[in-house]
Amino acid sequence: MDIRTRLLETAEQLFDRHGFNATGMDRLTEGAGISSRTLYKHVGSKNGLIAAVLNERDRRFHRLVEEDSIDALFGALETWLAQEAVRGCLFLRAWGETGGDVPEIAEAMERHKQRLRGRISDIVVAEISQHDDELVETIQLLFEGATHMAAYRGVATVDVARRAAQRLANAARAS
Amino acid sequence: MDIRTRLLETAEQLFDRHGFNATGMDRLTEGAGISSRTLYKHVGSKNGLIAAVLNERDRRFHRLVEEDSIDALFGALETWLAQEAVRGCLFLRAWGETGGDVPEIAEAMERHKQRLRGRISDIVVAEISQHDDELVETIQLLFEGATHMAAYRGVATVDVARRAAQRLANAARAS
DNA sequence: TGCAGTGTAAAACGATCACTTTACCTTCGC
DNA sequence: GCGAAGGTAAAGTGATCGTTTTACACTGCA
Repeated sequence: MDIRTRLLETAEQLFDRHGFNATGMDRLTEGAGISSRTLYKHVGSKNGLIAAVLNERDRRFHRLVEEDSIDALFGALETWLAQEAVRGCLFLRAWGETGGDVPEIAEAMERHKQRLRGRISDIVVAEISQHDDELVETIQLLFEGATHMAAYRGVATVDVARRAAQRLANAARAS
Repeated sequence: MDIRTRLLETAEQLFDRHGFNATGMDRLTEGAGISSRTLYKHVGSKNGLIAAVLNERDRRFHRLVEEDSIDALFGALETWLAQEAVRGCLFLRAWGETGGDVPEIAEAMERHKQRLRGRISDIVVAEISQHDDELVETIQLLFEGATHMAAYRGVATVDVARRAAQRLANAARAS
């Protein structure tokens, strides 16, 4: 496997499990099986590594939600949560730990949330054949809520969010 | 003002603004205007301080939601977000930064979420005159979602969450 | 009068942080 | 067969971390 890929995958797991600040460079290099010199050649700095992890995660997430349906959206979240022991949104966590003061991290977070909203907007049009900003925002609320509630209540909460989204979409379709 | 109160208020602001790990003891003692010896006399350790901050915040939050109505719940969240520049749920943030490995912090988080759920459960009974676990969970999803979306989209998102909760409660009442 | 309690300032603790440096080894295209 | 590219291990950089210690000042109660 490619060194960079291995590094990003290891880092993502460690960051999620222990937090960003609490994960030292030693643990990262040891986990990825590379020297610290190589790590710095590839990502420049720890913040660079965090940003790279987030951007790769964003790409992976959107590859997971390709179909334009509410079911696909929450199905993706379920898969997402099952294969990674997420403790809330990793983008918001990185942003919070750095106080919003690291541009590359703040931008990665912002970009991810924008893309998420775009996706949901497409889904709403596909589901009810018209634009409805309130419905988009509500589904995003449910999605964001499920992401964080799953951290302390388990994946089952995603189903509740999905059903609520579908009920609201049905109501919007009827009107 | 009481030393302990001043310490907890300062710490809460600094933790929220910069994150827990990134806020050193120097900044805390300087911010509260006390010596490090006094700080350790009062809270024992940094983790003790974090736990104390969370528990005090929990008490303050529940004092804010005394009325049993959906409107009061989201109204409280709005007040909450307006007077503190929150970057997501401070309980989940503390829990995430410490990897869930610090018992006193994990317990503070768990207790807060349990109490929140209890409150919402009471609200549902007051609003639709019967128990409805699915509705409770959905309202919690909207609440949790609003807490985190407000971090990057502003307080306005709370209104959307409130309206969705009310619509779902109305539907549950009718059935 | 004296002493316990509570506070201060400031230095020191060892550990750990992100990051750099030095010196050496392998691999591969020309 | 040579040089550049890209890797390793390991020591060292200065700064900062959470925490403890030393030495001293003020207050209020017995």
